Amino acid sequence: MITRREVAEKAGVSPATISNVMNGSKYVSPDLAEKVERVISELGYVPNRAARSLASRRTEQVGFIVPTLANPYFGDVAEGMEEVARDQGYVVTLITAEGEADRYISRIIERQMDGVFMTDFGFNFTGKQLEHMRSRGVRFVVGEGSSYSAETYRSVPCSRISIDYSGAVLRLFTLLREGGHRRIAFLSGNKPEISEVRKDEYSRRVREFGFDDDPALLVSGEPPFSTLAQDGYRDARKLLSVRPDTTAIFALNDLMAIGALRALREAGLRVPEDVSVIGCDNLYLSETTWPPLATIDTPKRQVGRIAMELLLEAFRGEDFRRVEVHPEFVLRGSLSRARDTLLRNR
Amino acid sequence: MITRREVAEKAGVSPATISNVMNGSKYVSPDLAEKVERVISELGYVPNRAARSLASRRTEQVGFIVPTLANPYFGDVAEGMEEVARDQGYVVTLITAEGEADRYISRIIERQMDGVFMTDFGFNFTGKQLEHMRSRGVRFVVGEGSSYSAETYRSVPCSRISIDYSGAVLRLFTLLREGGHRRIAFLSGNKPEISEVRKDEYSRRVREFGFDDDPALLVSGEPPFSTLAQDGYRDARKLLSVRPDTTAIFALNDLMAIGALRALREAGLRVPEDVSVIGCDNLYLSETTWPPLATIDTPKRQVGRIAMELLLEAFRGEDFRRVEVHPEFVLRGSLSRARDTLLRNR
DNA sequence: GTGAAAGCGCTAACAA
DNA sequence: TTGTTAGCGCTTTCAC
Repeated sequence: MITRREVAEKAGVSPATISNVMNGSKYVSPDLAEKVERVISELGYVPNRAARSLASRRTEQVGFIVPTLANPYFGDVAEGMEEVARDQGYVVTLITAEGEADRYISRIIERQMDGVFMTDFGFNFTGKQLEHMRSRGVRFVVGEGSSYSAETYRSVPCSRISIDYSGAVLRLFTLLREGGHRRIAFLSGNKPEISEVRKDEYSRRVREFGFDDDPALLVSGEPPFSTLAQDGYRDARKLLSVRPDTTAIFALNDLMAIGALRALREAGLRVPEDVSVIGCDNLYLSETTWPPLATIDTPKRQVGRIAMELLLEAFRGEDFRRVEVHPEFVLRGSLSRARDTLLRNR
Repeated sequence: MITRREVAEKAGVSPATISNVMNGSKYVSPDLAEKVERVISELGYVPNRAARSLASRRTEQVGFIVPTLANPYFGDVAEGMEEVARDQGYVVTLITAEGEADRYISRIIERQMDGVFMTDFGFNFTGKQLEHMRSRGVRFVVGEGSSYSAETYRSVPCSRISIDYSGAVLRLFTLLREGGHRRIAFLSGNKPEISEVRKDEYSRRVREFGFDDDPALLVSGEPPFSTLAQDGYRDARKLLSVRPDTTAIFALNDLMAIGALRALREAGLRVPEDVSVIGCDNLYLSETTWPPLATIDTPKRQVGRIAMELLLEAFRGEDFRRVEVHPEFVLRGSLSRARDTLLRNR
């Protein structure tokens, strides 16, 4: 293994100069710098990160805590993070939130991750756990949107990125009303007691628009509360068994909506003639279903990029802040007038 | 930050004993061990990985090189790796193969990753680059399947995991023949010159079964050669413009097949009555399309698990080896007799 | 069975 | 402007 010292010897300078050239931490005269650069590439010298981390107390490694990568949503977010991270020499390490929280918290601390981004899905740390990480120098960015993330925010200072669905949901409900819909169901996928922005927006607009507010229309998930296609399938069936007169189904996300499409098809119902279906996230898959899925265009890569930028800011010692993004509603063929054959294609 | 030394002082032993207890590297008397354990948990001591890595020359970090996470395929594989990795204290770091290969190779070396798993999609390193990594102690496992991976294997010793599609494709072709199909297209998504197992299996069986071997039926992708739904959509349209008489489309993967479904629908063709469609990978999404997609059940999580296990073996100094998995064909509604209205549901 | 001590390769404060 | 040096916290011989 080639070390800084060998480079220094060959270039006839001191090891410190090599560091200074590589990190730009101090001024080095152009000719020396050039000579050093040359020797570095001749020898193919690559600094050892473990040594650097040990000395500098920074690992330039961040964690991304996700419930699952089976939802391409998180893949897109991860890619957004990676995009920003790699330009700054950071790497993104995946942490799948499975098993004991203490287990992966230990890994975060052990690895001295500089920070973590946690979206607001399906995991909750105790204030003590968060404080444990924070005291070890881990910075947080949280995807704000559920009571989990609200809890997190109360426990420890962090930057937040939140997605404001109100405009998109308002647009959706306006279209639903114009289309003559009055009974709109929501598939939440989660525990009933969890407050979550998309569900809350739904409930709020149902009341505001005077739609049917039968609690049976707000369908919760089942343990272990994942929010994938099979969950949407299961919950749509559940819904149809209690309220077969539902005219529109709004799902927590596109995958659940895709599952609902299947359940409706199997029940012999046509979409959108009999029931309209609306998803959320605008996965590229939502364009390829039949009918194409009306949805909300969550800017996934952008969320990842912003999260990484907020982390970088925190590392530079800047103040925590809160960023809000405003996704738009995307009208496609799965949404039309209630009990009507008008089909708006895409 | 709590260090080993503080634990040692409080427990009244030497720092070395702490290490011995934690790593089980040497025998420590039960009572001492117990005392040490107690102090460790009292203090919430977590060892510093950077220091450990520096001293031991192992980071217990592996990289997973992927073209994109937009295909849930890779998410599933990554989860499989993670599942095995976390039990052994390893972490999996994502490396998206975008931009200059030298850039992410540097990151792999810099971070002293113990090993990397590279699937065989869409990236190719030079022998020199591979040797560079190998000489720095990076171990490889490659997903064997394309000329890229064959090249890799020639250049450097590594373990290989390969997916043998021959049985599944034979089954598919047998069904196609029984169904009266004679003109089967393949959407490869890749450069025409790349040899890739699934494409090769297709070509081989086309000849073997005496089907139409018009080269126009073997549709290549377009730069930058991704293999997502939009690529399947584009290439299916391309196909329909030159060979509208195709009776079955076999796509490189499920996402491309889903894109093809859309192109067919837009062209006014019914699936499977007019054209049958077959994917590959058995993403859970393939069950939720309409009609449900016939596909090949690639064991994604298992591939990830095996890859991680092969890496762990290599770290223990065991010999490299080659593992083969044999996915099965999954018959669903998108495949039926040629020009026939018989629809096998699922 | 337990401990002392010499690194691992780098950063950063200080000296020259 | 460049070099010297003292750690960073751990692993790992090698003595005791």
